[in-house]
Amino acid sequence: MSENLHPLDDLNDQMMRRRQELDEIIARGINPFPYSYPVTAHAREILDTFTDDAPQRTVSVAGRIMSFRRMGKATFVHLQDSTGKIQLYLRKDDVEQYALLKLLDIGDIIGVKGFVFRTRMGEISIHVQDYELLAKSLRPLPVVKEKVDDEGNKIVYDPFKDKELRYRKRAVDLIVNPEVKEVFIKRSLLVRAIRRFLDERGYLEVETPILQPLYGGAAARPFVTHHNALDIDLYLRIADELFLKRLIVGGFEGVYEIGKDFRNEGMDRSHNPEFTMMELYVAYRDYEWMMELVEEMLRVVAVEVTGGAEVSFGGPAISFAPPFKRMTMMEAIEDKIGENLRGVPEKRLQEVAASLDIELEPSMGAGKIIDEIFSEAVQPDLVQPTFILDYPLEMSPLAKKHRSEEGLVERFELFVKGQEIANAFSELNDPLDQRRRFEEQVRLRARGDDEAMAFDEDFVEALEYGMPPTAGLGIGIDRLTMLMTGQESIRDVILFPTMRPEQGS
RNA sequence: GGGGCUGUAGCUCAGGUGGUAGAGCAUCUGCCUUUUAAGCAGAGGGUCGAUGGUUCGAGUCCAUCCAGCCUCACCA
Repeated sequence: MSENLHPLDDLNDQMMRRRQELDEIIARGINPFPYSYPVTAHAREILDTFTDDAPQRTVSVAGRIMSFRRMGKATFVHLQDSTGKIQLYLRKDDVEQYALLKLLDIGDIIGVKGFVFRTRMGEISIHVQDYELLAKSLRPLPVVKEKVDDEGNKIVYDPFKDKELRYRKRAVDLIVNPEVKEVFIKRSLLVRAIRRFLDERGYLEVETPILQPLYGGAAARPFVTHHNALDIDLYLRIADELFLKRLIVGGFEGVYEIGKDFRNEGMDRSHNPEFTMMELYVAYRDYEWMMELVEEMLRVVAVEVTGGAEVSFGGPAISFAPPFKRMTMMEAIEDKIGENLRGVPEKRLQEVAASLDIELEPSMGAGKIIDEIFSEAVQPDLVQPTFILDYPLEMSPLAKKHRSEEGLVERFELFVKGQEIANAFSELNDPLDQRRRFEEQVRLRARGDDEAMAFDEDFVEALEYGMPPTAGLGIGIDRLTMLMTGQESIRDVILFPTMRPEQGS
């Protein structure tokens, strides 16, 4: 393909016309893509601060043309900047470049200078005295029209709502669906709130390898890639855990990382192959202490992102005001099915599972079966923030044995709206026990569990140097964002969710 | 991976029982100097997701494939 990648005859009539306009603009000696514009104000702030009796205010704003109402010798335009939309009023008598308007389109970026006033119909607008094209748009946008009804509700006509297109063409989505932008602004607020919360407590933000020779720290299938120079396969990390704990061995007393993990699993409303995880490890603390930290952190985040500890998006209000409800896993199951499964033989567990219509794999041990029963029977009912604690040992190979309960580990997960939001434990720091746990994982793998962890000899070696007692925590940032912004799909809190490539591209 | 639904103009959608496509908005032309889903008059625009098949003839029927959504399974 040596010729033009986008031959003109491939363009539709609207794109053809915009290119002709571009040529015409250039022919008039105007640079359709100039270098800067002195912006002095933004839409939101102009609308918020306008008063009818104040003296006229002159502003320069820049943004994208979202609509035209051309009336011959006067034109109304809605200009959208990063903060919102504001109406422009251009009169032939007042604007030298009025004729150039004919060559502008919805989607073009312009800068305008003028004074703020209120129109006869009551809309705060800018009476433009001077304007400049800042970037010509060559592709038609999905046109969204909206109006505000008598009750103040915004009605949107012909919304750009095709989810596939919205995710694939996120730039367009952000332009025409302003509420999308809001979600991602809140996501940023949320991450910032967490970071500030942890920084204030003196924990150090670090970065650990994404490319790893051996993956670990969670039960999941990994992505594999290849390093050419070393000629070795590397895995994309499924968790940060084992590297962060090496840092605790190294003498840091509190470290955290916010970054992407990658799991080669199915995708659905709450799973994207790459997702953002926050992991925190604090020396000399245990999971009891960590529960209190999580309570306080989520309260702060909720206030920061939503304005209050009570979060509601149509459904039942979720309260992030501490303390959260706490139950052991066994209590939660007993509450639900009326039977305490503590120390119950595997045979009986299988019967209970069967009575709940839970399908079991032959590779599942007692602990895994209990977890299945919990996920199936209890988890969906955990709407308000609830800590579930003390998990079966065999499904938590990195967690420390419970100080008083045989066969359990000191681990908790936090559930909200039936979803796991946080996972934490008193970290296993006994290298001999860790070795045995890894060996058990190897046996599970042999039994057919392809999510069982690999034996990380180097990690055990690090523990052998001595790791202080430590509390560890992982929080799924995407899911937390879903909770705090009322989104139902993880794809609505990830700017560019994983998509199958389009055909032919 | 299983099941259900969907894919027609730039956007949102109509298109009984098969006869090569329509609407609103957007676009273009004309009129209109405080309009606002501006208005009025006219016009252009589509390899109907892809490929095969049945048929004189397929957006419409059949098969396969591609993509998306929902749902179940697995996982955070």
